[in-house]
Amino acid sequence: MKRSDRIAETLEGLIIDGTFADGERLDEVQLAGRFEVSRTPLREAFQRLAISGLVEQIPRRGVFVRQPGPVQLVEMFEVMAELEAACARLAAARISDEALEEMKAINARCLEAVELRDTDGYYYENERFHAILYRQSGNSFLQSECQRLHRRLTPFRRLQLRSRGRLSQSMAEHEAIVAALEEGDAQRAAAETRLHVAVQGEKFQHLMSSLRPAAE
Amino acid sequence: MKRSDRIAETLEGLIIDGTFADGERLDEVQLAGRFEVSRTPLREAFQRLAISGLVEQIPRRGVFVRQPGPVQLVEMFEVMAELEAACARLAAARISDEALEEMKAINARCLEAVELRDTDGYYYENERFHAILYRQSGNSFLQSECQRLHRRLTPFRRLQLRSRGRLSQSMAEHEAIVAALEEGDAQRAAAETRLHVAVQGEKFQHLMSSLRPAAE
DNA sequence: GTCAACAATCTTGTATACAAGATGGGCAGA
DNA sequence: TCTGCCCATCTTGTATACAAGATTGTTGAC
Repeated sequence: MKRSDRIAETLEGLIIDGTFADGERLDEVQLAGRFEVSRTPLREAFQRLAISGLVEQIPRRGVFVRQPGPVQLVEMFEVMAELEAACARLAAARISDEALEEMKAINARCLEAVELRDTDGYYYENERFHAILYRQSGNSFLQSECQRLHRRLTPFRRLQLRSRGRLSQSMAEHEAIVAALEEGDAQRAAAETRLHVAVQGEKFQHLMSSLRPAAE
Repeated sequence: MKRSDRIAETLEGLIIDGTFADGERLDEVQLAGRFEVSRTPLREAFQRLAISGLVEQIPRRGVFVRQPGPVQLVEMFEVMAELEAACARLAAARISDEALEEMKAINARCLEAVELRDTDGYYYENERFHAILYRQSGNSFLQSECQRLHRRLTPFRRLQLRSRGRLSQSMAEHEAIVAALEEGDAQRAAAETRLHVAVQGEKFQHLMSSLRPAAE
């Protein structure tokens, strides 16, 4: 149970970054050749991908890449918003001073990135911000569920950051979250966080509809 | 991809209902014989169980049943509470009159069950109540995530219902949820739902600690 | 007597062989 | 020429054979 793990991760990356197009069929024997293994470990990897929802296995037909459609993406962002809001709610009571300081430090670096128009730098700090939020929920199950969905939404979140004025807006939202956490105001921390993530979904949705107008 | 599906479901049931004890090793060849298949479909089933977290695969050692420990259970109930609260929040704006009526009807039947001390009957109606709540979130992704976790917590929820006076208390909580939904009060619907599920976790936790005092 | 090392055996992980279902093309009939 | 049926081929699903690592029991030495 080692080789199939690596293969699953690799394939997951290739699907997430769009190397495999939506609807494309993944050929067992071809990929087996590419990875220099037999079909067995590949099939194991396929199963994992199918459970994560990255591919669909149609019996006796094969596995096909399934990128989430616009509707499903909106739904996933909605759930992400609620999960992160839950993290914030719990973190408001549980967060350590140390983590709070770290979040502030991250926000400071984010501000620099905004001024430098450094989208990649901002992205990196943003990732850390959210990772800390998950962790400070004090609920490791919630943390891992958040990480799972977060990872799944990676490419779409990244896109959304490119939206005009989004960087500074995102920053402001981060600061509001930290402020609420510092005051221990669970209600507000949750609300601010929910808004922060929901906005991402909306921005993304807007971007999508402007990119492909009236697609199907 | 059919036989392994059925096997995975069967094994999942056997693990959830406690036929396989925590820590028990699942023998590939033995189970293959029992199901009258080769090791291949069994291994596929094992993988699925491993991803759902019901078993742990230790490389070159085998698969072992992993029942969640008390800490993890509390965490899972906490997440369940937040997910269901999210359903309620969304449902408050999206629920149909029809579904609302159905929830009221279920509560009426629940009341009967409470009076008859019919725990099983109550359990069944309770399941439907929550299923409708998930559905009425209007978010199919959220719905499936809720169903997944709900299913995982099944045996522990069931246990908790046996707690003294829990039935009528649960009923009252259901009514509060429906009332908030009817008014379209998202905030309150979420809060009531969160409480309702969180109480389940607490009741369960209490039950556990009374059953095995100072276990390890 | 106890501990350590080695070997035999068992179990998992991987490859390959085999079976069965699905698809597509070709052929025949209308 | 078009349509429908059948056969060939391809791909998946399953079984089995093979390889490699882990465990355990036995034997020998201290």
